[in-house]
Amino acid sequence: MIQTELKSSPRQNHLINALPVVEYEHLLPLLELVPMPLGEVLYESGEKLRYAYFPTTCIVSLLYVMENGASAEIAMVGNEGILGVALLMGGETMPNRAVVLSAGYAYRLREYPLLREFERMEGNHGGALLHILLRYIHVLITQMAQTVVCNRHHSIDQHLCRFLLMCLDRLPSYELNITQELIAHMLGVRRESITEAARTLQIAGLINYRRGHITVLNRPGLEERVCECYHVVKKESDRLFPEISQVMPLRPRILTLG
Amino acid sequence: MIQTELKSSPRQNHLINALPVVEYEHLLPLLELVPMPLGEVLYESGEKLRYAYFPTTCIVSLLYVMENGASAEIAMVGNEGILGVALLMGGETMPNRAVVLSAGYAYRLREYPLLREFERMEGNHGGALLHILLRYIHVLITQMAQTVVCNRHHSIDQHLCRFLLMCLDRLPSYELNITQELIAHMLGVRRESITEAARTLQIAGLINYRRGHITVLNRPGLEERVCECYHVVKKESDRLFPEISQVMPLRPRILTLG
DNA sequence: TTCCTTATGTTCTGTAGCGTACAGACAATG
DNA sequence: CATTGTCTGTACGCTACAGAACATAAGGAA
Repeated sequence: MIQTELKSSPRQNHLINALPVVEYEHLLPLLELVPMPLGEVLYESGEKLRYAYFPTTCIVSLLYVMENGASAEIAMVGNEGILGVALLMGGETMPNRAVVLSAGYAYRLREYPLLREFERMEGNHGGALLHILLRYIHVLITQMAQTVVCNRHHSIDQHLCRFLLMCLDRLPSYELNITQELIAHMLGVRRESITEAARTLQIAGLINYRRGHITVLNRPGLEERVCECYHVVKKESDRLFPEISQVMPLRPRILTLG
Repeated sequence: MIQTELKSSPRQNHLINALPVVEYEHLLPLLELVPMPLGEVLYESGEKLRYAYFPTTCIVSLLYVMENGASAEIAMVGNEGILGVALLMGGETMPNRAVVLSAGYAYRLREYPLLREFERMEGNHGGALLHILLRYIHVLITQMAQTVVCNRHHSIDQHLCRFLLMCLDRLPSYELNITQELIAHMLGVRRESITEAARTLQIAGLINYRRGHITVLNRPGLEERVCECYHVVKKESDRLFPEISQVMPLRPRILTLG
């Protein structure tokens, strides 16, 4: 069954896939496959991290929730990254929430084995994982930086385009299972604004949607309409992980995932 | 002369100050004191980093400048941090600009010796610098995350309060030498909006200003008015660098710098 | 099928902040 | 002093988006 194949390899995560064989094999027995249902909260703000997660087919949002309940997405992490960089940095907790935005799977790693891996590396046994994670942190910082800019200067329409493209980059199909309500929550805007923006995109023939389901019909069209923020992050990501940028040609147009 | 004293020790930078004596003494001969005049551009977007900077008495802004010239501040770095974390992460360049926001001094370190320091550490000679920098990256990420939130949800008034408080945290006095125009550029808003916000604060008796010069009269007042974003970052910073949070009682009320 | 929940659509009003234009005020400089 | 450039103040129409209240429709459950 294709689904089983899809969820069964840690190498679907680009960071893990970038590991040399020796380090990969050392890490493998420590990884545990876990399902990631929509809406699951991996870390609560201020909560001590117990696992790091390497998403394979899911997408996770880092979200700040304000005292009054309003929220904003800080960053989006899928199979290109890792959740729990605070473990590497020694922070233990972060003042934001990690919540599953698109259901799927991830491999998780207990805090303790992860830290032991770093110790091993500092002892000069390679250090590939450390360096890969540092490069990923660079990409993450870039993503956050552009989110700052985007939140300041760009319209909701552009923001939505960026959001959709970022989801596409992390999924194996052109279909997203997500409500406008949830998107609004992520972008920190009203649901009505998303409704309107989505309708604009649908009229332009770029997407098609119905009740919690969005199909992207014309990705190049989205890329034309999106603000520079998306491209800056994409470019930086491709620059730092060149081997990955060729991995996802994404030919199949329709292939629903779970 | 007090000025000379003030600018003369690398330990004025909190990260350097947190180093154990052995590592500090090893780093010392590699550090070069440089003046940081207002407006100086340390790194241009996409430009290869040649130095890392440890500010002592200056403040530097990480700024993204859009294609159309509009801009937004990504993060602010002063004596609590370091510029050039991309060197550690292996990114070499960043898609944003680093520009001096408040004149002063910094110690700089060539790219090459810095990387050699890291190699030394991975060879298990301590690693204090590496771990300190990782903790700082955590704080930096937190700062950026809150800037995302602030840009999305908070008013220009609150944003200005946050900006002023962040400057105060990095300076030895309650006086800032900065024009409204420059603040507007940093926050990514119109100059007129800053004029109005500043006037509001002045009427409330919190600040006093004249042509490129702002005096904070009532810091607690600003702290009451600022959004939670400021406090979240401050708290996280104090948590990760507890020794530092007691360093700056900042008793002297008026003590102009440069 | 019918019902009921959940998702989306519509509309109205209020307002923060933008763009633009220009006026006044301070400070350096010749 | 007078001039000039740099800051700061004021004003006004305009737009994007918030807040709120309610209408409709899709689709799963009974």
